[in-house]
Amino acid sequence: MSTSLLASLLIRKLERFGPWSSDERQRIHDAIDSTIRLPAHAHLVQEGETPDGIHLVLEGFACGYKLLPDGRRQIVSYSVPGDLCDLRTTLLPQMDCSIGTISHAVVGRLSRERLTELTLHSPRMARAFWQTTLVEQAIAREWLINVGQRTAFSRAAHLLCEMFLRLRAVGLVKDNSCEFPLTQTEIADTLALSTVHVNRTLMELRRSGLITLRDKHLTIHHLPALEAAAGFDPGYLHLEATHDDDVIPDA
Amino acid sequence: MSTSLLASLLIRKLERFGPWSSDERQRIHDAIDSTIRLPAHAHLVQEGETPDGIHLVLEGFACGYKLLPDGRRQIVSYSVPGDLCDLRTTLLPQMDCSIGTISHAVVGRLSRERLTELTLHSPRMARAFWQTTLVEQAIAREWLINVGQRTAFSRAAHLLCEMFLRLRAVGLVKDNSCEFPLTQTEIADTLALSTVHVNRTLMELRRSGLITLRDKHLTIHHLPALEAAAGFDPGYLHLEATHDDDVIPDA
DNA sequence: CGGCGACTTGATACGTCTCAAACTATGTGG
DNA sequence: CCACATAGTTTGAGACGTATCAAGTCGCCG
Repeated sequence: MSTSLLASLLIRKLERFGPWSSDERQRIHDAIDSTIRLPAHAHLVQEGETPDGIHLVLEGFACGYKLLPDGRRQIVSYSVPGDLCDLRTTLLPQMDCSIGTISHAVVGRLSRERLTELTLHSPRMARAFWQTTLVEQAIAREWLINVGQRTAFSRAAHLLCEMFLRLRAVGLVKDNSCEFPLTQTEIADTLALSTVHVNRTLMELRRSGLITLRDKHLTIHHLPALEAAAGFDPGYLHLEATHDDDVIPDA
Repeated sequence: MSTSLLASLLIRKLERFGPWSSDERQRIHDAIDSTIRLPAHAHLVQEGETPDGIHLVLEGFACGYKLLPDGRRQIVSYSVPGDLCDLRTTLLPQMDCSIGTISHAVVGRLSRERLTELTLHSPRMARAFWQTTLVEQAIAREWLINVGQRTAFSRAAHLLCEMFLRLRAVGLVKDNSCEFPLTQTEIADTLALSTVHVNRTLMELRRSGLITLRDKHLTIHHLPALEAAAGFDPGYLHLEATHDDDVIPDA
């Protein structure tokens, strides 16, 4: 995995709401430090830490989560390829949640210092980073609605819709299918349900013919139907402005 | 309510993580359009709209919420004096939730265009706005944990702790007491509980001697005890960097 | 072959919801 | 100034969605 692919994924994401100059692109490129290969269920950042680098997911999934004193865990975000998973440490003194991998993952590392310089010298880049934070915020709020208001069935359907669209936006969906490496325990910690109930709910989704989910692979047979079951409205993902006609260029 | 007070509240908030130049302060001051007085339960912004101004709460409470097709409502954020309630429209094409007032409120209006100019010309200001978004995001994630993992009792206690600390940070707490204009229905829509259960939970909080809540006025008798009951850790509010030794200057 | 993580299934318990109704405070028009 | 409407709070009883506990299956890897 070269830094070129890393750069193109990131630039693609940041340019979502407006193109950059070649100088700005070069600067992002230069901020890239290295690439790390991680196994599944590895720790990337611990709650309370102030890491000296920002991480960009290139392959695989990462998640943000918080552990409660009684051992319960709430997953508060997922990062798929193209997502920055701990951007907030650029500006906030310390992480307010931990970051870990879900599947085997490849992660790019960006120097926090250089990123800070960038945002201080290019307001357009500062705005682009701010924008990705705003989208993350919109997703967090939709999750709150999901956990707060929807039944287990809709909740699960909603998560599947969101992940499917996010993966599609980065070219990782083929024939209505995508990799989906979450265990039922991880889905449970995301949706605030017990593992047992997630299992029953997934079986119900399967029985209803909306999805196939096995061997870490998700197929959505009829997206509009699943969206209807979920009460899903994709607006909050703010994907419509994406240049999703582009194909991710080769490294 | 003069624009001076508006400006000082806002600047105080934005300078939380680093002071500005007098030129930057002046520019913010100049971005202020007007001041609006609103009754309780008024609409400020509707989901899907792209308003041409950003709103800053000066007095009273506002909230962000989303309505579901079946009539359920989830409140996803509160704005107290000093908070910008719809900053995201500076960068995102449309609001992904509605904004309304809780109590009678006074709201300042900032020109969206001017604000955009500001963030394009001063990277430091762009970063300051980004930072407030990051804090909002941290709050949204804590709410997700609250609704997802905690019992009704802890959940309610947690909300009270958060609002109390946020109000204290802007000088609105006196003798462990503050205005707390939320109805039980609004608390229910925040915590994803039924009104009936919120009522019973509040009674339990009162019976346990932790709080007094009546006539839209909250007193926390022993904050550490309430925090313990809530499993509350104030880190996510990122208030520690606040210049909370300052008093809000008069208009 | 044994062990372990993930998934599946059944039975029971419990937290919270829903429905229903009474009560209180506030404001309004006659 | 009273009669009434309205919004908010309080209380009771029963229903329901989901949690918990328990146990068993399957596949994979050492």
